[in-house]
Amino acid sequence: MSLAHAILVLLTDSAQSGYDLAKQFDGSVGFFWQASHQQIYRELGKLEAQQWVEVEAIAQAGRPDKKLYHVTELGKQQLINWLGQASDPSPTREALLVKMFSGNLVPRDVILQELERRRDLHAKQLAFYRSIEEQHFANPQALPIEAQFRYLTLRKGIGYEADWLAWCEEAMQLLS
Amino acid sequence: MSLAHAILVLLTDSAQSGYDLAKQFDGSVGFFWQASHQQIYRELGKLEAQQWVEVEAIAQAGRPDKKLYHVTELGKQQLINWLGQASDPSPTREALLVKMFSGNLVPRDVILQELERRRDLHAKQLAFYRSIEEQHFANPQALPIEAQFRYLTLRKGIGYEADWLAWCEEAMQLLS
DNA sequence: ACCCACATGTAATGTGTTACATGATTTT
DNA sequence: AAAATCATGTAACACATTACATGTGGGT
Repeated sequence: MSLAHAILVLLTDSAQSGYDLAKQFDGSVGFFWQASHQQIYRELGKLEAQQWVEVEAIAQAGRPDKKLYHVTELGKQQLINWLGQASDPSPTREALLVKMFSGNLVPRDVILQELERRRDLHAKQLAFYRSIEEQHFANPQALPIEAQFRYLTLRKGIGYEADWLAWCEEAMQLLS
Repeated sequence: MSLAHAILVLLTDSAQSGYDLAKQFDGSVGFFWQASHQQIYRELGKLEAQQWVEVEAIAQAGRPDKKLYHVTELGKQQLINWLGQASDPSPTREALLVKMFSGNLVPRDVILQELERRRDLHAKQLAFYRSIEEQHFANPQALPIEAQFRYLTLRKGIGYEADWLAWCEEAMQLLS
């Protein structure tokens, strides 16, 4: 039930097309919620049928119409209602940890190489988040409230990557 | 494709029934891979058809036969092969962070309460992991290699919960 | 000439969740 | 007497992934 709400969140921010939404899910929002363009188009269809969003067709020369989606009043109420509900931690499915569980079945190097690869991935992502932090959120206390919320999602991303990075290093050290 | 391999990992450890597997997925392994009993039974059927596992029926008085699943040689090869493959970070879908994105649509208290609730949940889980750590992994360097791998999965759990806890506290502080 | 960005979709398959179903034994 | 644990499953539905499909305009 939550892709629907994630879309509402983004459309509340600004009316946009499925294509634009897909790009956002691929970028910033993608850290905590991923969705493919196929999922998004399907969900938009449902949202429209329920009248949580409505479409404004924008004619374009040569190309198919751009469908600009707006949140309706009903949609906004649904979103606010959802925001008030409790949300439990999301289930995790982390293949690398399953592999660690049986790590002794393969040569040590196989695991160490994989840990190194993952360490680099997380280090890179962490550096990326940190650069955003420096550029846009130099003084968190001084930010307007909406920006504080955005800042906090970024902070979670930073914590997440930093934790993975630290763990990879600890694991590599213990195993070598 | 990974529930199959997670099951193989557990069956390599010890032959067991679908019911027993479900309990493990609900407990220790459940931190990094969840699966319901229905998923497990379905997957076991597929694994048997592919001859990655085989069944030993254990007759029981009054109850239906207990089906004890063993990994076959083919299954073991498939598992080892999978262990050698790279695994990318798993996609995240964290509703609370989506909510944070639009936190300004509801009164501050709604968000603060939810953060408090989550903080308590993560603190509790962290305490649980730490107690396991103290009881079973007092001296990591001295552990045999299989136990070191298990220890590392626990360490990731600890890092994960600690990061959530710290983030909840940071968020509560910034927003109040 | 080829690839990338724009813009939207259908179809098929795979994975995950929820509800329902059965029936014995053990614990409260 | 009621509830929980043992033990296995079917069925329906919801959600996610992958492949395929179409067509324009701009850059290399």
